[in-house]
Amino acid sequence: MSGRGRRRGRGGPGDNGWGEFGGYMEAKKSKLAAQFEQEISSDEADEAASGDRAEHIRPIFAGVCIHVDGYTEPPAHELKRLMQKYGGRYAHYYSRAEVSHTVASQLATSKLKALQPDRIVVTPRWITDSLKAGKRLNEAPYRLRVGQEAPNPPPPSCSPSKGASAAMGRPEYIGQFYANSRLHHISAWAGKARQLVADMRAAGAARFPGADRLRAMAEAERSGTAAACREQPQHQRVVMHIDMDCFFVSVALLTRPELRGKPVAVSHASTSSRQASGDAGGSGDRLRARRGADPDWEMRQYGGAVASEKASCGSLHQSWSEVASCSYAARACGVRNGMLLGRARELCPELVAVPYEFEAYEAASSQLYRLLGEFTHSLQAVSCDELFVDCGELLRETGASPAQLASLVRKEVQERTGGCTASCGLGPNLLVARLATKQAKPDGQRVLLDPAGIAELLRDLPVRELPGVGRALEARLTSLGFGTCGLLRGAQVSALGRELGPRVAQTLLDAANGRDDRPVLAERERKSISAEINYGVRFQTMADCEAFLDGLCRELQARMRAAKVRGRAMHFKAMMRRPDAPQETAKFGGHGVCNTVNKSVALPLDTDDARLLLQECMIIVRQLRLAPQDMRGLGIHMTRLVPATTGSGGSGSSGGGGRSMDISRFAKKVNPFAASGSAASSLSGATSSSMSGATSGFMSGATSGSMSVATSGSMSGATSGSMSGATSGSMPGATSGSMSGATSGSMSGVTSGSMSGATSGSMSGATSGSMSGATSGSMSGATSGSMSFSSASGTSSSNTFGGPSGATSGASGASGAKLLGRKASSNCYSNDRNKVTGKANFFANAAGPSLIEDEEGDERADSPAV
DNA sequence: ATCCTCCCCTAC
DNA sequence: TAAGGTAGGGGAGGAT
Ligand SMILES: Nc1ccn([C@H]2C[C@H](O)[C@@H](COP(=O)(O)OP(=O)(O)OP(=O)(O)O)O2)c(=O)n1
Ligand SMILES: [Mg+2]
Ligand SMILES: [Mg+2]
Ligand SMILES: [Mg+2]
Repeated sequence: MSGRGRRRGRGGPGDNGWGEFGGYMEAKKSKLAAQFEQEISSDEADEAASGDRAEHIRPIFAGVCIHVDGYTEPPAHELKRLMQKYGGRYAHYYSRAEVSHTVASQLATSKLKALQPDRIVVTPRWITDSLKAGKRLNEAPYRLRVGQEAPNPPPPSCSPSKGASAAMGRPEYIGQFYANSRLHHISAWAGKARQLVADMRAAGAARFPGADRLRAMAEAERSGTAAACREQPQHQRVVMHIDMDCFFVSVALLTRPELRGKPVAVSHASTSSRQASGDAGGSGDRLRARRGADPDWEMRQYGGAVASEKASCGSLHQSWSEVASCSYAARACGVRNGMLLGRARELCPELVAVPYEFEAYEAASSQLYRLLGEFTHSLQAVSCDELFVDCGELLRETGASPAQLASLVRKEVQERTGGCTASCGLGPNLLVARLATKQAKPDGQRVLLDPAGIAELLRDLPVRELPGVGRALEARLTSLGFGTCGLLRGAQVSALGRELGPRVAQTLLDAANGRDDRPVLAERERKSISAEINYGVRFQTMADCEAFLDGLCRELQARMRAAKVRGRAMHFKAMMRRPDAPQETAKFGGHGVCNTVNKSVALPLDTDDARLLLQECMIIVRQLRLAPQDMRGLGIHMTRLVPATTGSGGSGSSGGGGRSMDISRFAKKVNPFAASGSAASSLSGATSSSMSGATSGFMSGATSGSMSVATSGSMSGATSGSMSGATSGSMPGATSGSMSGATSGSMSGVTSGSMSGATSGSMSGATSGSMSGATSGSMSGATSGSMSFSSASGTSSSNTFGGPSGATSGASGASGAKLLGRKASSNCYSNDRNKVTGKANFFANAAGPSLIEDEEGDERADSPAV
């Protein structure tokens, strides 16, 4: 019937829908899973036979695979039935790869301990309560832990409220946060979409069934309408853009048809909002301000513009939860994606809030991409709900018109997703296609290929509608008198370039004229990878902070390994409570009003090692004297990526011949890594006089030794030793030692030592020592020592919130901590861009910053300069 | 000129 | 209560 059965049949139950294209997933499936598929299929057959409509059964356990351990109530076979009925899987035998949840009433301590700490062990009530609640509940209150009897969690109606800070200390917080973060999910799904496109292209296709259907459609309609066969110009580019209509809401409506046409919003606050919206007086809905929080003040910091236009917006914000997506009926009231739910309710009192269904969005997204992959592989993933299709060739080959393609694709998207609509725009380039989609929404299509039509659309189009023009650029353009594309067309590139920079000016002018020559780019190399959490961060102690950073580093390590990349530069970011901001934030768990602190470190070697990253982070935290109690958010970014070709093992296996040469300034000078093209992570013998590319090198007793690119190198007793590019190097007892580019270097007892470019260097007992470029250096007992800091790393901080910065001045530059000996400035995380002075600058941004709500976008704003 | 680092801005 | 992530383009200003 509807696409639903088909959908499940394709992806396979429990499959999140993104399984690698081609044979990989198939091959990987265990017999148990295969058996499960059979069982599900027969279940489906049963349902179909009995006329049981599957629509009202929500797959709330999608992605879950349970293994039942020991006796339970309800018994295992009943749990198995429930899992299968609600989208989950059941494994007869425990397997780490297959099983996501172990279900047990009690478990021997020894057995619990044997399981990895990240394994989820829950009581059967997690399943039964989730079914009662109609959604998958958080496992936390149902978890079985060492030394704990079967817990007795509260009924699902009264949610187990743990304060954010209570949840924070626990190691599972990071996973829990990500599991509930919509922004994390949409980023991750965009990545999966890109990967799927790459996989499809790699696998190739014998034929394109979608193209066949399109051809059939074109022929059928051609025979009906005599000479309607219009040839596409032979070499004209046609780009189609597809975007799901209010994506999250559309998915929500699949199981809530009664809400169609109504103002609906997806948000986290939805569960409790039901009782709140039933409260006609609204007073019960009022969020009780927690002790010390100052919503009005905070709202003023965020929303200069909004606050001035709406006198009391802070206190009226009853819910600070964000609206991820809202229906078009809600948009008619002025509600927008990214808006706070409280404000949305002001604009639209009848607004119905519904909860997230992440698994379902992912499944729908996967269907969208797989469907388009049946037409062509010239796809550019934009996001989980949006992509470009290079379709000139497809149209020529099938003889179909652009409108026919759009109609067919939209119809099939709706079928495959079980009823979600998409809109399509077609144009001669990415820009016009995208603008056309916007025009067509919702549930429509627009073909915009003729120059006259394009010109007409652009004439009065506000510049803000252009992709790439957000709040800040709009403000600048408007103040220059270029509020619309039509006006912008009259601008001179040179003049505009002086205001906005040459590239922006040119792109803008092109856009205003409907020109855009970017190709549909199906694959591109990743340039950075990161993990960041700015929610729920509350530390009591440095140990809390370190544990959290440890978790983030591990997360990042996992992401790097999954993406098969390693990084050669690390960027640390901390959001610090602004000194004038109250401890308690208006938004529960939010970061509140903050200054951000950034520090980057050029690593001497590429790495994907969490331990190393953590070490760097902690050095930074201590060096900058960041108080854990004031931290509201932390992030780690890696750049200067290199492919992790040799894969495997130790941090710092040399990245093959392709390593780029620009390491740190120091390392470049002293150690031309690029010259050592050896990809081997081999370990040369102790007597070898030169060792390069070693993952872990050890050299002792060498008369003249040199070691480069070692991840962990140690050289002892060398008469003349040199080590460069070591991640962690130690060189004791060398007569004359030199070490450069070490992430963490130590050199002791050397007669004449020099160390440069070390992130963390220590040198003790040197007769004559010199250390330069060390991020954190210590030298003790040197007879003659010199230590200087330079700009191998930079630090800066800026304010989280601020109005659009006009001409942001800012001589950030080479802000290395500079000192002889030790830096001991107090740090107040201000916007001081000139750290060299070490001067405190408390309220660098005392002038009212602003953060205004965004139409389509988010409501974050960024820092102005002082 | 061109590169590099440190940001800001934008989009979903 | 609530889950404010993530990646890329590009400008400013300094180094080369
Ligand atoms: N600030 C935002 C913007 C978007 N999203 C999520 C929810 C959206 O449903 C999805 C897709 O974003 P779109 O910009 O495509 O917006 P919608 O699909 O919701 O609406 P439209 O019909 O305008 O495309 O991404 C979000 O969580 N927060
Ligand atoms: Mg959309
Ligand atoms: Mg979209
Ligand atoms: Mg825009």
